[in-house]
Amino acid sequence: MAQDREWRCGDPQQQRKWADATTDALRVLEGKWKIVIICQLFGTKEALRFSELERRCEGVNQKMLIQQLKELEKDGIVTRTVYPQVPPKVEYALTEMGKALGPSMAELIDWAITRKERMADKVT
Amino acid sequence: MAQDREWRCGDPQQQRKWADATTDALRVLEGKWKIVIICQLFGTKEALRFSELERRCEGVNQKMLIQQLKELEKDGIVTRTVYPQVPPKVEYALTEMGKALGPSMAELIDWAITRKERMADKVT
DNA sequence: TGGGTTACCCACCAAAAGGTAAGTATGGCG
DNA sequence: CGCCATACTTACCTTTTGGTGGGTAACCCA
Repeated sequence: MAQDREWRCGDPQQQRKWADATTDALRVLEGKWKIVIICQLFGTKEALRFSELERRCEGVNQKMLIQQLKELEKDGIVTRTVYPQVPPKVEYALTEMGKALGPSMAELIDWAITRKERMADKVT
Repeated sequence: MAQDREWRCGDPQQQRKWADATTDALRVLEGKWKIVIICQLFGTKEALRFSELERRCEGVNQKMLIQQLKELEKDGIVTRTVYPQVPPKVEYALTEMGKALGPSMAELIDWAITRKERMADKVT
């Protein structure tokens, strides 16, 4: 279980390994639009078309959206399905690995929200 | 509970809120050295001196380390304690909020490791 | 023939992040 | 006096990331 991980262990190798793994995980999520994209895909059972994603990610431009989707695809988070028709139709959906991000994101969200509240308290 | 979060809900407002919270959380962790620093601090019960951190974060340079520590301090993740002596001594430690990152990081690490394994399988 | 649709690509630019190498301040010590 | 150690700061440069504005291919329809 993730909860049982012994953070306080003094083994520098273990620490380094964790740091590496986490850095690695974050690298996959970094990029201005990736979290937005992933949350949009989490929010719909269905796959989303490129144009649909473009509409839902307010403020994104095509180049960026394509770039981020490509990276997510390369990193095994989303799948890209091309329907050979005119005009073109391409759908994006979360892979199993993408869906497995759920618990991590949930924890992160909890932490972020708690943090926001505490920070607000201190300012007041 | 974080686990119970309903990812599949179709509410676009909720999705946007989650995306924002997660983006926010990631913003705090982004930066080439932050995870390394945090993992090092998790790995020791004690606070760490600047020079000690510098030694433990292989490849970091002073400027970057200071920069990242400053941001972590501003974001409420670490504390900075100055001992007024010569030569100077400054110690860094995790705040409560920093320690609260534990579960998120544990989940992320689990995901990252699982992912690495699966990716390796596919390549082989 | 020429416009419409969709999912891209490309050349180019601006801003942000990361990195190097040189300082600086302080006081103890020989 | 001059060197040491520690924790920084500063000027400057390179790399990465983000963004704009134009293509382009494909086929349908009028």
